[in-house]
Amino acid sequence: MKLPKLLSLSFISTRLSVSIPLFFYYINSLQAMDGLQKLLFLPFIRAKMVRAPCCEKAGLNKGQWTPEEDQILVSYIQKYGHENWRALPKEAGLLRCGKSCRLRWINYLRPGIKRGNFTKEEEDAIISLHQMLGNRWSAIAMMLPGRTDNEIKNVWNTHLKKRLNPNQILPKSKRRMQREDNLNSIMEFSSASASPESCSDFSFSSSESSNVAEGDSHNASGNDGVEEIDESFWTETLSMNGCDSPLMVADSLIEEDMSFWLRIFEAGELEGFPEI
DNA sequence: AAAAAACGCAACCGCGGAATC
DNA sequence: CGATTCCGCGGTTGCGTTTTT
Repeated sequence: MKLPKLLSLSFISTRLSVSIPLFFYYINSLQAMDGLQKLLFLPFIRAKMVRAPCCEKAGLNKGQWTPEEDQILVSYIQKYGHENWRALPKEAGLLRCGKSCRLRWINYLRPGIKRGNFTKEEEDAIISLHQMLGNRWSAIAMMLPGRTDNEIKNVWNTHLKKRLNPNQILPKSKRRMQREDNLNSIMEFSSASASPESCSDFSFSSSESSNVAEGDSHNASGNDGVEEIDESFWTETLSMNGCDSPLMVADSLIEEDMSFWLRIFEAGELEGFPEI
């Protein structure tokens, strides 16, 4: 004979395990719990208290922004600013996650964004800066007023990289095929390795695996041997060298190319070169 | 003219660091 | 001091558009 679901042990225990700790939690009597109670209930309470995902997937819009959404976001930020991205969409009445709002504002809606094609000068500046900084797009974007890191990253990946080294770049679809092939090889290798020990050296993160699969010789930070340098060092040193605006930096860079940077390095070696 | 391939860009995702509790 | 939360960054993907076959 089948018991009604409400009377089943699993149903009751599930409900109790969640509702009892939550009861203690919600009436704010956690401190009144004795050691055994805490021991028993804290894991459940913690499980309920864990950080919610960035977008509670249900009910939030994804994909392209509509003009109406743009308008709401812009007028809200103009009125109240963006102190708290996470709270912003709720307060503004947008069905978006905070991250999505931030990205839309930073990359598209904020004042001063330069639209349209990159000039030859801008492209040259990106190439030179990339030689120095590697894939630190936000640092590069600081040197190019009106351009966003995302835009620069896109230009680099779609145009400039090819221009510099056309032979190494495969068409996107072929890259994907190659990546899938390589990932399949990895999966086959992993499943063939029976013991956990033998697999332990073969745990790829998604980005690592795609780098490997694409035959990308860049290291993890994408800097190709360029050492990490604190951003504040650049800001200070550039202003020391009489470049008080990012545009001047870019201009100097184009005019004087590497010799400009060599001078900065030399100056940086003398004092205040940051610890790595 | 139609299908396939390539391109370009906006947006998403996951991670790491800083701030706060 | 550890746990939690938030933000920003870089890598990656999805998809509309353009070009090629």
